[in-house]
Amino acid sequence: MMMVPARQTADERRTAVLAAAITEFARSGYAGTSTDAIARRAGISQPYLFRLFGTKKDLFVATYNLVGDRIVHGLTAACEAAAPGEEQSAMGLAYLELMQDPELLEVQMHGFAAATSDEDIARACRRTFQVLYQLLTERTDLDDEEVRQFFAAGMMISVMSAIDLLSLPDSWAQSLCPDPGKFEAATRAAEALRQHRHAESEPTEVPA
Amino acid sequence: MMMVPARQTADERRTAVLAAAITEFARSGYAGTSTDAIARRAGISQPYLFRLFGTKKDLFVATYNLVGDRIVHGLTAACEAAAPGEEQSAMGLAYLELMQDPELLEVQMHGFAAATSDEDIARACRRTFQVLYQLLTERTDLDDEEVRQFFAAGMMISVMSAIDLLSLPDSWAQSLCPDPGKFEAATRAAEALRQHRHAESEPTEVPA
DNA sequence: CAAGGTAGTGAGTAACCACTCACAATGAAC
DNA sequence: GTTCATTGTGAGTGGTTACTCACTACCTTG
Repeated sequence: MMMVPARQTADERRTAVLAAAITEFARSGYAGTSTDAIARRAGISQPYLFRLFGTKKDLFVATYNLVGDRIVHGLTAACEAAAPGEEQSAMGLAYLELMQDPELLEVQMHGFAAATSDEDIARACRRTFQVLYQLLTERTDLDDEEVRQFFAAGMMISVMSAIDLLSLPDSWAQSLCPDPGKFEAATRAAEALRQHRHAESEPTEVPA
Repeated sequence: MMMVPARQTADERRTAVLAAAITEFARSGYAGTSTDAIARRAGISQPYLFRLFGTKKDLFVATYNLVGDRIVHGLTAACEAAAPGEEQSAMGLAYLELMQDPELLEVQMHGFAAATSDEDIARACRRTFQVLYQLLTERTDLDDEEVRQFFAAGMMISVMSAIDLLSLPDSWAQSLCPDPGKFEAATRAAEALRQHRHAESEPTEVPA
């Protein structure tokens, strides 16, 4: 009597693959990640992955868009829950909350990097930027300069997380990190990041 | 009588290889660039490239550090040439000047991305950050918040350049770009970037 | 001109990559 | 219980990659 893994619908598999893809792409980027690694983590064969997503690039764009949508959704929800006039700080906090999962930041960053050599990926990145811009300008009364600073701060946090500056004890690194009080969440994110990096986390084996 | 290419010293070759590496790594990133492409662009054989640099990673780190040093040097020079009290704006302008060469930004960005999967590369990125931080705090009287904003603006310009937002005509993209007057240089940089991307520039062939 | 170090390469190698094809297992409908 | 669409895979394929080794061409020094 062989234990046979349950069949799932293609859509269920697709979301499982996307979850695996976020992890793998976050770690190694677009060019540096093999479709085989993603398929293994998702628990399916590599040919099936190609049947579900067509191309490595298509899969990457889908992954990137999913991440972008998650960020947009998080900010939107925070905005709607906020008291009038508090939208901006609510969204800032929501962004920090989202950063508890460093994979989101890393996928975004790898999207930016891959955009220099692939116009399709660049388009996807621009789309997310545009949606975020609309969200910010329609829901808050930030002026252009403030919107720019919001984005700039986001980029900077992403980069600092990527190069592991947030958890560096050196004083210069500390003073580059935004207000310790306000960004205490950021350092928690950094801690999560370090664990997740040193964990050498293998895809969870399904017992045979 | 065969025309034989002139012999050069290993150091001359190394600088030629680094120039080629900047171009190739800027275009395709760390994992996405083949050592073969760099060797061809530099006009040497691929085995010799490995003799000169040992490892692809060593070559990338050397390339990244060269880019970082160029940025640091440009800012330092601008700072020393500036009238007292004008150091900050001089350095801002110098940064914009440096951005006329979009390859510098792109290599930096690819370094950040590669840092998520390689601690050696992350270390190199941190080093550049530290040197820039020292430069800013020792030569200007910017407070922490202003230093942060300087860095954040730099990151944002890098990302916007990578995803080709600077030259997008849409109004939302325009208003994300910093002050048109002050950053006219940035749009020039964007123009250069687009040309350099669509140029499909091949390595310059040496006639046989 | 002999010796020895330095510059430089042709021809691999083993691993890995994105992607394909032919085919099997499964479950629902009739 | 046969049909049929859907889920799923084993076994490749052709191409690329980082890196190596054995070797040659050249220059300088005595």
